[in-house]
Amino acid sequence: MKPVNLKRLAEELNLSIATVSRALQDSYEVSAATKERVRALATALHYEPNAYASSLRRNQSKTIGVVIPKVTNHFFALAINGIEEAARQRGYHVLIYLTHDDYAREVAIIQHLKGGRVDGILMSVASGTEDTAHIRSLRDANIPLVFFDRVRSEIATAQVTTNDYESSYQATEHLLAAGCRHIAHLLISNNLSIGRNRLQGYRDALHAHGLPPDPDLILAGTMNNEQNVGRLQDLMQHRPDIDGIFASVERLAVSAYHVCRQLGRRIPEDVKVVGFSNLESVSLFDPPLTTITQPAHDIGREAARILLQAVEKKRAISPSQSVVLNSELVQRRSTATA
Amino acid sequence: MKPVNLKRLAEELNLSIATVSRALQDSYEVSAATKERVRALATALHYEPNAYASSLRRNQSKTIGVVIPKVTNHFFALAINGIEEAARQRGYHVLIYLTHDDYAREVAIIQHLKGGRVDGILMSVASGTEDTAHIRSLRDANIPLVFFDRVRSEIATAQVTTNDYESSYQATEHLLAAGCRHIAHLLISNNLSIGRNRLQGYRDALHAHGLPPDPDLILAGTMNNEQNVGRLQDLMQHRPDIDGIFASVERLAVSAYHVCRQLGRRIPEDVKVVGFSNLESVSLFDPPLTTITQPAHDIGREAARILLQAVEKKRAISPSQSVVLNSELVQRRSTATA
DNA sequence: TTTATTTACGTAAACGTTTACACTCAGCTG
DNA sequence: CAGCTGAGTGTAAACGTTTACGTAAATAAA
Repeated sequence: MKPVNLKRLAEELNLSIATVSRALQDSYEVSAATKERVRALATALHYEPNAYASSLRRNQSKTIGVVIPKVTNHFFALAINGIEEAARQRGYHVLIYLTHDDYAREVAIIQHLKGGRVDGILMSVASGTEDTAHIRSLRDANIPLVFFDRVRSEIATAQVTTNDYESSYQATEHLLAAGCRHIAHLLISNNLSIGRNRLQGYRDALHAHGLPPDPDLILAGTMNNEQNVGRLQDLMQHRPDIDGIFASVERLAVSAYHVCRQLGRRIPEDVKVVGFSNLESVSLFDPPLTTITQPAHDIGREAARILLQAVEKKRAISPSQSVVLNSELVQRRSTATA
Repeated sequence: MKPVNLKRLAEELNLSIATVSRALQDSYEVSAATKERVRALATALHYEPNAYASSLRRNQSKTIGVVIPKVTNHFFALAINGIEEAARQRGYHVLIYLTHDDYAREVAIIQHLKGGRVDGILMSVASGTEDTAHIRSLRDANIPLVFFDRVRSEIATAQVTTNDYESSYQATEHLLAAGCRHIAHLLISNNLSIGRNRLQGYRDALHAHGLPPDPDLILAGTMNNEQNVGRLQDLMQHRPDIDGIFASVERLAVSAYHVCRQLGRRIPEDVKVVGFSNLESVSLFDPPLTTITQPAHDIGREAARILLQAVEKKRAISPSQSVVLNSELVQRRSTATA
């Protein structure tokens, strides 16, 4: 079967390729009658333009790349939803790349994307990333970038984040108000700004209420989940005075539940727990988990919106376009007072 | 700044574009010395080949498309993980498209993909899809396709599924053994083969144990979750004799929990619940949910493996390459006997 | 009428690769 | 020494679009 491309259409209609191309783009240079003829045949033959030829010629791919640590984190799944929604509305495609929080993978992915495969990149940085030269190099390649959630502020571009500091402050105060005095903080990673912001909110809230900081109560998570559980177990056993846990990321909140169960610590009677999470089913937990819930869908949509605007207007992205959205503290039984 | 492409490299090295291209592909026609010179400059200038030019010329994009209903379903998130893993290993890229279970969107996406943007497609059919002409048309466009999980057997291609019938039969028997006699079945959709298979496993298990089928106990879910909850509420109120619920999809299991709570029906004392689910945190539910857990990651990896093999060997995919993986029934307290 | 403008279309170059084919020059063979 | 071989490189066409430019005919302005 002969391929159906512009040449084929042109031959069958006795027109030039140029006219057919213009007709399909609804160019004013083509008469209405010709446009009609072309469109009729195009749909009849199920013509679909070759995306690669078009991309090559126009030097734009109508595709954005999304680089995230993992897709099994519900936050990122929701964010992708928002991204895909915004992208589809403008006729853009979405390429997904997973770093698995691994620095080397992130570098390889970014390098690859510099081949012009995408018009822009949305990125949430891997927790294993320390050096950011690979990200900076995107600027030379002229590929616009917008960070979301896990950002690196030393890169001058827009970022879409949540009010991590404030919500951590608020969550910590919530634990304090519930009577907690020895609150452990489970940190996602030292490399990530969201981790640092959340830690700072926790610290400042303690300080504001006259509680001294206790470095032993701060546990930095790793990529290895079993290791996290083990360390948390050690901590809880050595420090029976712990009466509150603030997990700065969903996975660690779940680990906290498991550890409390194993050690026979009752939630919320013995220990109150609050954690960042986007899982809808936390309300079914035993007991329902008090969460800080980020507007994940909106974050994705907003980040995509900023990126696509820049891509289409061919305008550079400045840090001033950054957006901060508010998370919500949802109180459930895991922090209830007797 | 001048673009760094083959032409640029060729000029700086006083070679022809052809030689540079061949050198970078490690062609035997190029002397070792030249290869070395070319490679050195390429890395020095951070040369990255233009993916679109290459795709256009070779007529292959090193990209596969993944078309799924949603990414917020944990099953699909895990499957994407498996797909991305298999794809990356072979140097392929992954485009994600979400149908949101909407037929029209699915048609538009498939039509778009026929433009040659992808070398192959992995697909889980939308529950809203009845007619499959758009899927069949992929064959004419010569784009290989592999189904996973939500398949349409009338399309002659490979499919990766789980033993839905057997695990449903087993889950139903598990409820029967726990003493249930009036088991409701929450169905995902009448359009999907997985729904039908799961329903059939439920029916046959009942029949094998001498229980008559009761159509009133079969509730077909819709895309509207609130509606599902409402209907389930009605059902549970009209039929206080219901002592078991078998949810054929995660979302409906969660809804069942909510409804039982609202109506004050205790799990597992009054009603026992089992559901398909890939959520790891079901063990934290109140009570922990007995699940049929699908090997989602393996499903994705296997489907991608079959597809990529066909793409690389330029070989058609036959239904005989289909794979059936086994799900696992994980017993937890939601089906415990007193 | 001549000249300018507009309308509708065609010609051909370009995007960056890949690759069939041609070519040159050593080093051989007979 | 003519003819051949093969290693290494170059020339140019091709992939399917888009688009700057050219052009012919029709219309409007002079």
